Amino acid sequence: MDFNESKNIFLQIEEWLNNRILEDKIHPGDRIPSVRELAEEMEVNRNTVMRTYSTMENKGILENQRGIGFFVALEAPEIIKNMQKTEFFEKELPRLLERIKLLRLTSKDLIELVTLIKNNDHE
Amino acid sequence: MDFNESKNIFLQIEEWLNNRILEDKIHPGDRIPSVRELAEEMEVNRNTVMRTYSTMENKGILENQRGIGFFVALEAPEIIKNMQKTEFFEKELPRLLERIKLLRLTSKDLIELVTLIKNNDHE
DNA sequence: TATTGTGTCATAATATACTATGACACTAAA
DNA sequence: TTTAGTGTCATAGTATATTATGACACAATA
Repeated sequence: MDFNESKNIFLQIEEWLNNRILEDKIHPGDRIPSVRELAEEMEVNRNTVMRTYSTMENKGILENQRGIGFFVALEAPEIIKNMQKTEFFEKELPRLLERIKLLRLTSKDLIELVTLIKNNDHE
Repeated sequence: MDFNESKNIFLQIEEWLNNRILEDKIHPGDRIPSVRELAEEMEVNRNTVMRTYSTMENKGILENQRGIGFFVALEAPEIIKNMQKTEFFEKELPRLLERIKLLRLTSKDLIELVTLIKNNDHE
């Protein structure tokens, strides 16, 4: 995994995990890689992964069974969606609108966006 | 100015300055606050502001006259726009589309948003 | 000329994320 | 019981952003 400079690694790992859950590549109830496993795989320290898992546990996304490992909580997808929806509407979208204004983006640029949203309606 | 944790301060200042230039609140040819001034105003160290100004000078957005101060380059708005358009279409927009897909955002969500905003209008 | 305000550079100190490592408690399975 | 795999905690070290200061060169102005 290549990390973004200028943003905390443990947060990037959390984002990566959240996405994998939303993408249904990891399912509620699944056991996720152990702290040591993921640390080695990502070439990162144990403590960094531990920090990610801990914060996600505090949010209710992960559950822990001592001596066994971390598991994806049943409510994880719902929690993540709610968190990200709030983040999206309160911060990202306003920022996006401002950006569009400043960059003078045309409607042609946004056709793809509108199309995608309407496609979601039919699912 | 309240800074985002988890992102370098000198980059946040650059973003703030770029926006002010695009918003036409600072104009090409204008002199911008001195390193010491802005540092005090933002409750930040001189060196941090200096780092922002230097990187922006390297990008051609600012020009410097030793002993006098920093000035907004004539081509600044164009440079910033090009930079941000590239950033927008290559990174932010794809990320946005992915987010919309993962969150399954529908027109219904947009209606809720509009409703919320309109309610805010009456407060 | 003297003063004040510029940027610039250098140095040391501080805060924090991240690393490196060891030790320990718990659990499952041989 | 023993072993190997879990999480957990503590400690020290490293890297880097940021702070805190001082000193200096340059420019404008009284």
